[in-house]
Amino acid sequence: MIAGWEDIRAEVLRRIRVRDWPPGALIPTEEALAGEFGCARATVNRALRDLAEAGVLERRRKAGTRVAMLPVRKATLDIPVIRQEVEARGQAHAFRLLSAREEVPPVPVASRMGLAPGARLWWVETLHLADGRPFVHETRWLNPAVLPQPLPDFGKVSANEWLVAHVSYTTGDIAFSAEGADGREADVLGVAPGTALFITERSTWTAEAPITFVRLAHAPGYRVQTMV
Amino acid sequence: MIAGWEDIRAEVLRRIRVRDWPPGALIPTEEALAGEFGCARATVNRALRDLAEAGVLERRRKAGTRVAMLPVRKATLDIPVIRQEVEARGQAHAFRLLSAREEVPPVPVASRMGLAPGARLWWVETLHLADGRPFVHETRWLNPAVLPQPLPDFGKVSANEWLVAHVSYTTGDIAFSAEGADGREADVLGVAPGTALFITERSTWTAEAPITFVRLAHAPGYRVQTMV
DNA sequence: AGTGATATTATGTCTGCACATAATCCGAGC
DNA sequence: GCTCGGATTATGTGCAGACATAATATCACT
Repeated sequence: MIAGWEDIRAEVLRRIRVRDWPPGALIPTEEALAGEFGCARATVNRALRDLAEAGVLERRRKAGTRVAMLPVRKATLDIPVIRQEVEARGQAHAFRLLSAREEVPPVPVASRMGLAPGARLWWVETLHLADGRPFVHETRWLNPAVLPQPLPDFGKVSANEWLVAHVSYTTGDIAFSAEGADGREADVLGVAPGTALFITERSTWTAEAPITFVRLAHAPGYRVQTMV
Repeated sequence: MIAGWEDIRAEVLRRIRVRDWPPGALIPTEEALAGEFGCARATVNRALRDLAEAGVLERRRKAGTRVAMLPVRKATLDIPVIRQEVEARGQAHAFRLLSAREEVPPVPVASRMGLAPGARLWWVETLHLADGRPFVHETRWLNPAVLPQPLPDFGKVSANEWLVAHVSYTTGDIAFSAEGADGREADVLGVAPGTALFITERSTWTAEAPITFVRLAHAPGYRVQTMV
């Protein structure tokens, strides 16, 4: 019996799929499974922990392990740098800096970044191109107080890439939504105003201070896709 | 030094953040770190493996472990059942079955499901309501060949929930996009045609056969959000 | 019946060791 | 200089045993 932890995970998953162990059911203990599969408990633990992380199992000390009742499936998506995203489609990436200036952000942006109204930020507007055609319109607020100085020329270096290269790993959140193109977006992306656009909004933080808030308005046809 | 694997992970992450170990740098071997932290190699392995899964580190046998150059950040999002999603907002969930019949799917759907053109499927159209207001328009193709019979009355049980409860854990893929509302969607959701809608498309498979393909057209204002 | 201390139990984590595996390094041979 | 193949090495995985932790179960006592 060649039982690596992945084999055990597969077997457990199989039993769940064929409803040997239906949703909500308590499955045998790690010790019992280790006995059955003829391996160490640690190996079973590895397999079950992995399934629990994927949302298939729910584990609690002493209570045991049960099959998740409502499988809140977890999809993981990669958030690549825009250049990589374009190149992964086999297209050539380029970008144009449309504007960059110091400015006081509108109140909703300031509040979303957790800043007092009136704080001065950098505003950078970029259009990314795939094979010369508009791909995504990037509007970004940067907090100069927490960035390494001096800021580079964002006409030469994409703000997107400069940040991941020069600002250390951070936390943040991402939101996806759909909005009709406003006048500026329609103009820049070359679509009719009101056209449905896929919007990504991301804010990034160090431990304490906000670093950047970016809004990406993707050209029509853009999809975010992932396997589950 | 009370060093559990989470402490080690935190310390490694700290060193990356303060650029002790800048992007691309090779970090010490597991053995060296184990010596430094005064713990077993397995414990260091656990910590580093976790960071690698998160996309912060890249590990290769013999080559060693290095800090990811371009941090392809991985966001994980939960895909709950629609009822849970509505209730999580503190709203009351209800749904209305708009139509359910046997039908031959259009070619794009059949091909996306990997079925020969002409296969007969079930077509179910549902409107989900949050506090009585349109929330999402669900159009779903079901493959009766692989479903437990008899199919229930989808006017009483939401197809969404019946599937997660009665069809075992499966694989599939999800795609998000933005589209203008077509006539039917505009009508059902009570918006103007062409309004930007957030679209979720999901296909689900057993090991071999397609189970269902569903398209969710969300009412304006819908967002998918996640922390990174 | 209710309540609180205690025993029990399943998972969580760690150790120390071993061998497997993959990738690089490096030298022999051409 | 080049290629091929073996030595080296860092990570991947496994095992047996141990203790920690959290949650449940039980039982004595009020």
